[in-house]
Amino acid sequence: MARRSDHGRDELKALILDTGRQIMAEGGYARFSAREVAKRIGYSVGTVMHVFGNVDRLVMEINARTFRLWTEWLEHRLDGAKGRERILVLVQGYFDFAQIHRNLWAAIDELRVPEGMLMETALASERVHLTDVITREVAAVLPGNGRADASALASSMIAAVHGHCAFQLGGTFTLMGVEKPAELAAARIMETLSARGALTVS
Amino acid sequence: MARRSDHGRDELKALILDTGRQIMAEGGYARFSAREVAKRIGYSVGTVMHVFGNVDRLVMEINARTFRLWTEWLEHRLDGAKGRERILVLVQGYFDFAQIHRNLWAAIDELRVPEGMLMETALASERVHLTDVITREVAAVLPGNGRADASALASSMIAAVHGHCAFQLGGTFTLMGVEKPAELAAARIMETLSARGALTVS
DNA sequence: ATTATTTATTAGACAGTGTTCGATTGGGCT
DNA sequence: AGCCCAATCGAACACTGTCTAATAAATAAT
Repeated sequence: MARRSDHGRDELKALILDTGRQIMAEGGYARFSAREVAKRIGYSVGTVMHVFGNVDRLVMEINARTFRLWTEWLEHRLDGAKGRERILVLVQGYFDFAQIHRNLWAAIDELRVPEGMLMETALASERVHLTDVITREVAAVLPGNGRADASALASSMIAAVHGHCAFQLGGTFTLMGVEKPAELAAARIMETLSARGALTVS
Repeated sequence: MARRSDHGRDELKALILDTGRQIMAEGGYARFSAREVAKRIGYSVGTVMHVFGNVDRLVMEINARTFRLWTEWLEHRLDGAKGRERILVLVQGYFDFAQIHRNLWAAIDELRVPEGMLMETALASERVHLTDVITREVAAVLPGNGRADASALASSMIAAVHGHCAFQLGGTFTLMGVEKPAELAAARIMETLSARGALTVS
């Protein structure tokens, strides 16, 4: 039985989050459970529920962390890249991150927020932040007259790349006999940019 | 207690499938369970397990049916459409079907087949059949010299549209402030085809 | 210093889930 | 009529998330 003085409230919350993240990374959504988290940290399930309200909110916070890590990871990869290369880094980065952090990435996909429950803005903002980074890069390569809808365009491109990645990691592409998903995704993105006169060799 | 003479084996299998499909359509993956199926048809859980082996295989068969319905639905929609219109019908059809059969569509996405378990070819073939229809349409609009990789290209385009649809129904696009997902998806597809010299006004 | 109050934590219950298995029970065959 | 195989059941098992009453502990008040 854990004593109340073992961890402060914030400390305990961080401990649950760290442990939950680890369990998710190890075994994915299928093997994740609030009870497993409780067991590992030496507290009871009730305490975990008391801190996070319900298990979905815990997963949401784990996912928010994944988005933050993802964003930082992409920014780091962008270092030194220029022009067309930056776009390719983003596309390949999407795939690489998903492959490296397979289970954490899948957890984002697999969490279905129930009807009535709305996602806290603090958690949603991490996802939006990642989107903003990509929008910034898309806007940067677009010719001046095409930057107005850079946001919608970036969202659309993210969706396209996401589709490729989901099909790859979910086995759908294997079923279809597709060999190099990242290259296909990159080709689609380049077509979209070319259509707007971006990155064309002048 | 159901008598053995109530339904033949194939008849019983069909009954379970129909009922399962209905439960899935009504309440989605979240409210679906083998026990609920058993309750509704008046058999015990054991019988359902006996017929399908495990619950994942039951869901797989439900999904296979959804793919068949989806394919027929698309083929019917294609009737009378010509050229460029046929491609737009396919893109819009993807979205419309997902929206009309929200829960059935989501069930395809939400089923995660466990590592060791491979999908029976009979079930996978329904998905492949849908892919084939789209490949056929893509190949038809491509200029002769570009039809070699029509299959990979079609798969890539399906992935792109799927990404848009998943973001739409999963709420991600709402978070991003995206308004008209189907139009964005259609625009991406048209860019890809235009890049290959397809459907351009000559 | 002792009491009272608030709050964290727990254990246990509840209603679910998928899966397994021994015990029945029914229908077809000899 | 008896036999045998397969279908069906019901109960058990190990899980799940969620809730609640009781308990323990830290803090506040006297």
